[in-house]
Amino acid sequence: MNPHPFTLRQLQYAVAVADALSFRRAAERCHVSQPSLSAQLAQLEGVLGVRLFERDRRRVLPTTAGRDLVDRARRLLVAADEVQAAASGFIDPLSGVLRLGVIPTVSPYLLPDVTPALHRTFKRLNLRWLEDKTHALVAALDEGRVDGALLALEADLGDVEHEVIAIDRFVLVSPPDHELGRGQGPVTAAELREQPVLLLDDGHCFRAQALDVCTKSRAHELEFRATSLTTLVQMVAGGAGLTLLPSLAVAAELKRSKLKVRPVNAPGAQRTIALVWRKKSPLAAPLKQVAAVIRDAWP
Amino acid sequence: MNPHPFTLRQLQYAVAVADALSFRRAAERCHVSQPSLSAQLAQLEGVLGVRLFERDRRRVLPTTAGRDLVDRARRLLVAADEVQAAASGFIDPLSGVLRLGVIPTVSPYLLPDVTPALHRTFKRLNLRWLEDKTHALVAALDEGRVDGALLALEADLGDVEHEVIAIDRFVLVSPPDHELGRGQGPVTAAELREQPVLLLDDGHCFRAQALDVCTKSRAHELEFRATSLTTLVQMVAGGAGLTLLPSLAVAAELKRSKLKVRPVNAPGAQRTIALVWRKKSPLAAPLKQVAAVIRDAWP
DNA sequence: CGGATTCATAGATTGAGACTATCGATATCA
DNA sequence: TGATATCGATAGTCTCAATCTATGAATCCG
Repeated sequence: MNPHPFTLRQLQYAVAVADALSFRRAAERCHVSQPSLSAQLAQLEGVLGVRLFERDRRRVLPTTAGRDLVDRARRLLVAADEVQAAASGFIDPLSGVLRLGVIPTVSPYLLPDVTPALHRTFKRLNLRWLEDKTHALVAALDEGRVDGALLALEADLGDVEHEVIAIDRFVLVSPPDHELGRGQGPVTAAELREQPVLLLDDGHCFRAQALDVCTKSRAHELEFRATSLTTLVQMVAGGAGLTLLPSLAVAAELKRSKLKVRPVNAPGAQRTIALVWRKKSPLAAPLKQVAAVIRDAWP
Repeated sequence: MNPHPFTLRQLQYAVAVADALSFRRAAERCHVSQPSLSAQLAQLEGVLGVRLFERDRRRVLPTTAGRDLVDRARRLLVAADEVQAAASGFIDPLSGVLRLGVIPTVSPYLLPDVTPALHRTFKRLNLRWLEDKTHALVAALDEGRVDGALLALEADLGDVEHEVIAIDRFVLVSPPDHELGRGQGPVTAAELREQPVLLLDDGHCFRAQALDVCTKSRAHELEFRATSLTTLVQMVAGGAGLTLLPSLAVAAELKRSKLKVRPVNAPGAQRTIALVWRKKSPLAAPLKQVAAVIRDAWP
């Protein structure tokens, strides 16, 4: 049982330098003077016996060893934060700050209802939402920048636990005079064949899912790619083609619109919205309670 | 980027107290005075806002929060050690201390050959062997007390990576005048039926495997349980019954003995000896090299 | 060239963590 | 019952490690 040769603080400094690629800026971010940070890093390199950063006068570059160490250090610091969080969890799991990620195709339609509901239920809970695409949220989750995230389970999420919120079926949006707009009941895969469909930009998990429906139904994706569901709907209203929407978005996007909406009955035409968190996160229990409230607030 | 509220050292102290269940003994093991350790622990409890240990005058007991924290702290400290090890790995993976576990039914038959071979190949490698039963070695591996272990893959090993060393088939040992001793070629499951067999003590993975062979072949386990393969063989020589041995042990155990040995041709009558290590261990690469040397030295 | 910016070095300051000595409470045993 | 040993907590002191400011040496840019 010997004392540890390095400190958590030294690891924080190393991570900060790797992020900032500059000793001075890293020192600022850590709220210490640049010489203090230099000294600690030198000491860390000393006890490890490896040079972690190549300091050219012009720039700072992590060595192979440095990259590896910073990677490990990140995970270590997340684990250390979790020790802290776990302890707080024993005091009161549902007070303090809870940082949650949410994808753009859910956020604007769900949060207006969910946020007040959560606030009513957990008075002392201070929620911070981060809106981004799935892959960015998964990274943020892994690095401990958020405690959980509202995502579609159909995307690639890595090693997480989850609690399902709702199944969100897809609908077809078409101009009222379009042949598919005039039909009754759910749209079938056969009806979609050869139809021109507008989709979201790359990186949205809803794009991937909608594209999958199109491929399986032999529908055609049009060239144009929208950055939001609102844009998609406006394009359809302008007669540019058809589009798919998650049911969640229908109420907000099609209020006072004359566009026709029909559920889609084709393979893969739905998504499973869930609250996910890191495996073994100490916040699992409170997050499940949060998930229950979100589920109740689902439109 | 705020500085961490606690230190690795404080976590070490907490783990030491949980292990020793005494402040004084924990302090000894950490090579500090008891008041220093008390102070650090009090501070840790302070920043976490939770009492970690109930100090009755008669004994020290971890609270629920304490148990949870110590658990996390253990994993954290293993990860911290691995940062250190990873750094060493960048200097010279095959120098310095390598701590390996090995099970008792392998150790005495393999190490006499393997140790010199490893020493010849990796001159600067300082090997430390820990002999224990599988479950103890798995725990030691998980807690970072050993870097790897020589085990039978048939046992329950948890989340590890491995490199196979050899398949070790089982043989039947019988007195020369026994009916099975007079047979030729491999012993079949049918021949074993109703035969009296001597096995090892509980906890040996070889006991579990040999028992499995007996069950499937309808052989009978005798009451007596030996603590070593040597004892088993002596019992057979004394006419107490038959026994199974791994091939590995045959040369050493049956030198100058008149007992009869026949390979066993029955389901499950073999074990896969492998070198295993923690998933993502930084020592994976050097351990593979070590495994290769052990494989070459296998009799 | 002159000024700005980079990381490293030097020397002073302070505070965290270590030590020894001791207290108060409890368990053990004569 | 009283003596003694043992436990963790407390008090007071000391020391060194981590910080700071000031400055140096090397590079980049106008």
